Amino acid sequence: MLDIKFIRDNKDLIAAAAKKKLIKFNVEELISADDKRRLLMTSTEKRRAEQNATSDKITKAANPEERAGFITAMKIVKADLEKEETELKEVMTTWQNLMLQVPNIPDMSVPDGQTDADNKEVKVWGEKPSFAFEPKDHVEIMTKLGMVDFERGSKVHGFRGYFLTGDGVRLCFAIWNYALEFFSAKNFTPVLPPIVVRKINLFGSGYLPQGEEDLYKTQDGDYLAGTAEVPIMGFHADEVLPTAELPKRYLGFSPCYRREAGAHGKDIRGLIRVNEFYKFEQVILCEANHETTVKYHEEVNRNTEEFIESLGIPYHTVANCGGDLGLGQVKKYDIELWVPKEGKYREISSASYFHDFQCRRLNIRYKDAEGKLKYAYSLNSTAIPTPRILVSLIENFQQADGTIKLPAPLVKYFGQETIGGQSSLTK
RNA sequence: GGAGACGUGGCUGAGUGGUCGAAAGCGCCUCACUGCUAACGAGGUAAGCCCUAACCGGCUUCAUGGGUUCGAAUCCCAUCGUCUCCGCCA
Repeated sequence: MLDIKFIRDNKDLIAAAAKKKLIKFNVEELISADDKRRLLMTSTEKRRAEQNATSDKITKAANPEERAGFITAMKIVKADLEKEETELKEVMTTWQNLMLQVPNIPDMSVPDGQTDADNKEVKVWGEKPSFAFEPKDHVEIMTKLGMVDFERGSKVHGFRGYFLTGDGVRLCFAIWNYALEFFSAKNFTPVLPPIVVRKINLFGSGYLPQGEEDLYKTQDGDYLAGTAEVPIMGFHADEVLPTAELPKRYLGFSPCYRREAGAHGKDIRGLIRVNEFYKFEQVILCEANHETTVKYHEEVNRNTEEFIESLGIPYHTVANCGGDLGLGQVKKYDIELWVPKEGKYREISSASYFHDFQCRRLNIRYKDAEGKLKYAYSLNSTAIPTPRILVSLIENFQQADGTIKLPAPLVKYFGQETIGGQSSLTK
């Protein structure tokens, strides 16, 4: 959600934003609805003022006759008022609907483009492994090592179902423990949030009304969030935060549920695209300042890069193009890890900032130095998702004998250097 | 699942038809006091929208939406939310 005044003053920017983001939105329609809204508001307010004034006279009337006269006069005003208020209500409904569709303005540095194919590479790190043998994909390696069971996953869950088993589970726990320690050292407060959430939280964080079909829903009308960002953003909804407490830095960990409704037939093999997974997520609320939010945005993205670098997995970072940005996002970086068998990079992380787009919807405010209430700025980034990270991790570190050599930081948490072979814990 | 209570400003909390945007307290701000700080004292302090260069002014908001009324925080209905007790269950 944006400020209507800002929209009126910058309608060209909004139109350009919609165009850049490939979002269908007609600013003029909103402006004309707003013109109507203003006109009706002014006139109903005038009538109300009259009503209030007369009401006051009724209270202070000198005698019953005078009083009765005022009441009769008011009955007439009331009829007009009711008619106008009905009209105003209709206009307001249209107006609010349009307001929810206004795209946030992408940053100047966001590249033009239609799809993720147009994203701009901004960083490349690491050396892609060259194998002296024919590398296998993660499905084959993990299945052979008893780390995953897709067949029974489909039997139990259905399409995109999987079981992690044995060392697959131990490896996840090792990553989680390492991630918790790694990101905690960067001054985040860890949070285990509820992931079954009220609808309002999805509106607040910008996943609704547009993303309905990708969300699981309960019979009570609640939703399963696709990311811990949703409950964590809801955490401070309707609050006025003490300025001294900003920035708020949270590291969420939660299961994530995504229907992948628009992705039929896409990534049907393996752990790349699944309906439920686990994710550490960085969320920051900060003061309403562009430089500040950009600083944190670079930081959270860099945190994840550092984490990946510590594991030694080759990656690149892309600046997402306009067409690949969500309604509320100002700018987004994706980090993509090298997947040897596919011979391409696959997304592992997404870092975006929103200015006050989310906090306006969620009503998260703070008092600035002048004592004025302001909407906070929000930003978030994946810290690390499992099991998707396993795809690159395992494929990059596979050995000729079918075992997996773990990167150094994970050894401590996993308890051994290699998965598979003689010493394997897998049973 | 059954029964009940409740929803008021940044917070606590009073208010059962007009004098209520709302007592009181806390918090916060300013001033005074003090060697300094604290305490005490005096004053101030809701948000959003419209109008305005600004001041002034106007409107809305007591969970939300409807209704009754000339007039609603207050009465009625619905919805949402919170809490308590009983039952069931991890």
